[in-house]
Order: sequence, then structure tokens, then C-alpha cells
Amino acid sequence: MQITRASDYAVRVVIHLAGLPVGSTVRRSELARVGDVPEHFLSKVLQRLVHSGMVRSQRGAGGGFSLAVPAAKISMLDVVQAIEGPIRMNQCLIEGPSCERKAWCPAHQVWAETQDAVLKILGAASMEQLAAQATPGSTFAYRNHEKAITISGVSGTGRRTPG
Amino acid sequence: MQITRASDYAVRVVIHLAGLPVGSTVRRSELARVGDVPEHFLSKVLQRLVHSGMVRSQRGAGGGFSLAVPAAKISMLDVVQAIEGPIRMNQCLIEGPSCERKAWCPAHQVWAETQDAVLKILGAASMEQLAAQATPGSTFAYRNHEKAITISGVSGTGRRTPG
DNA sequence: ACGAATTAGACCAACTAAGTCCTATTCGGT
DNA sequence: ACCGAATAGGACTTAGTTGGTCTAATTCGT
Repeated sequence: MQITRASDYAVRVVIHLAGLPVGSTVRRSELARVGDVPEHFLSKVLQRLVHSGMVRSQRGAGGGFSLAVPAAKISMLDVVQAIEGPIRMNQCLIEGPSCERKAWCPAHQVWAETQDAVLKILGAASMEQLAAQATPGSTFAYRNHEKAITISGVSGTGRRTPG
Repeated sequence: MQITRASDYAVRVVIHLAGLPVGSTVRRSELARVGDVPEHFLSKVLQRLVHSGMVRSQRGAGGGFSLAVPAAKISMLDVVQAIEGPIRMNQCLIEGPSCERKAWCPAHQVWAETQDAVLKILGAASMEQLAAQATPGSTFAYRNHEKAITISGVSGTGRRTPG
């Protein structure tokens, strides 16, 4: 009953991209740094985002990743589902004749209600909106700067901060 | 991002107990049948419910399980958390200084909002209320009866229906 | 006191999540 | 056109969780 690490990372990264001028390309190492994500692990996360079509990748020297879709068109739900597939609160909520109890089981509708709430909230949070919340008051930009100064020699080989 | 099988089973079983006259004791095999749960697996589920204090167990011949608390006092959230521990939508939502981003990360508050919604919906669904929804119109009672008749010789050794 | 009924809990296999490392591709400079 | 550095892509590894089974301990009725 928890979002995977990959989903969390994906959201961070996409928000960062959404806060940049449209068309900006950012390389993996940079995304890993600002998102506080293990760099190699980020490969897998970005791959899925590319496959989903919301992110575009550019290989070679000077390459990197950029949004393939306007930030306003991407919701947190889109990002999570790009990583994890469709969100199902319980096994009985998959489409089709999955659970013969669903017609009468009183718990079924509570599961459904819970799932709907999650979908609604996540679906309403657009990347554009989130990026706007992040940038104004010395947030992403400031943090990046701070990091670039304070962590110069440490190089993040150790265990990352969870969350 | 899905409730575990054990939680689903636990909810089914507690609803069943909640629909019976107070103090009724039901043995594991019976609970497994009406809940459509693998019987041996149900042991572990019931154990946790007993440890949490909401269910009481009685060993030996004529023993079984009964509610230790009024059904109205037990919510679906209580049951789920008895099985899985506290619900955390994301790692950054655990109490204390878990994630240094939480102060400024725009996604954090969306995760929090989502989790609150889940807690609220699950917390509002009481076992008494759910049991009442189940019993009136030939639901649990009917199903049980139906099963007792139609499945007499089959004995549920095969794979159970998911959900 | 004995034995059947029943729960308690250790045990195991399979799957998934998380992370690491190596390989293939691409671009820019020469 | 070619070389080498930079970059994404994806196979591989490890650790932990989930779902399930089996045996041991306990209790009650006779």
C-alpha cells in the first residue's frame, strides 16, 4: 500500500523538467542530482517515461531528456501510471469478472470509493501547476545551487535519503 | 500500490463476524469458507487480528474466533492497519525528519492529501455499517446457504478466486 | 487421563522492488 | 569519414515482501 520508489523519483524528475523553459534538455546525471535519485536507477525510470510518450530522449554528446508533452497536460497520475501501470486499490477492482463477490460484497464499494479518491486527487495535480509551486520562492533553483556548492567533493556514493 | 491479499481477507472475515449476534464464535474453517480464503493462510491473518485486540480466539474443541470489540467501534482502516501496519502513501510521509525535501517539494503535499483521503474513507466505514449492508437482502446469509448446498462435495482445495 | 478438535506460529517458495553494471548508440570535433 | 567521449538502453543482482503450507502446542469434552 505504498507508491514505489520509482514513481516517487519519476514525479520529482518530471516536475523539474516542467519548471524549465519548454524544450529544455537535461542530462541524466543532472536529473539524478536535483532529484536526489541514484543515477543508474534513474535510467530505468526514465526509460518507462520515454515509453509512455511523455518524455523524449536524445542520445549522444549533448543529449539528455526533455518533455514531449506540455506540462499542463501531464498529471501526477499520468506519471505514476507510466511507471506502475494502472492503479488498483484491490485485486477485486480490476475490470471484468474478476471477483464474484463484487456484486454483493459491502467492502467492494469502499475499495472503489477509495480508489476513485486517489485517482481524482492525483489526476488533478498537473505538472505545470506543481512546477509553478516549486520555482517562485528559491526552491528548486536554490537547492540546486546550494548542493552544487556544499556537496562538491562528497559525491553521492552512499545511501540516499529515503522519501 | 495495492492492499495486500491478507487485508482483503481480514476485512471479509471481520464483516462476517460483525453480522452475527454479539459473542458468536466461528471456527476458522467456517470463516475460510464464507470468506473464500485459503484456510491455512487465514491462520496468519486471524493471528494478527487477535494481536491487535479486535478479535478474540478460543482454542480447543468448540473453539473459534469472535469479535472482542463492538462492530461499530471497528473501521475498515482499523482492520487494514492491524494487518499491514500504518498506511503510508509514500516513504516521505513517515513521521519525523524522513525526507529533507518535504518542506519545499510540491509533490509532498499531494501525496499527503491522497493519503488523508484514503484514511478518511477507510476510517469512516464501520464494520457494523458494512455488515448491515450485507445481511438484509439475501447476501451473506443467502450466499452461505447457497454454498452449503451447492458446494457440498467439491471442498475448496483448488485455487481460489482472486479478489 | 485420553484423544479429537482447533488455534498458534515456524517455515518455505515465488515474486517484486530497488539498485548496479555493462553494452550499444549517437554526436561533435578533427 | 573516423575517432573518442558522452549518453541512453537494458540485462543482471540482491534483498525484502507476499502468499501460502505444514507441524507443534493447546484446549475441551468424554
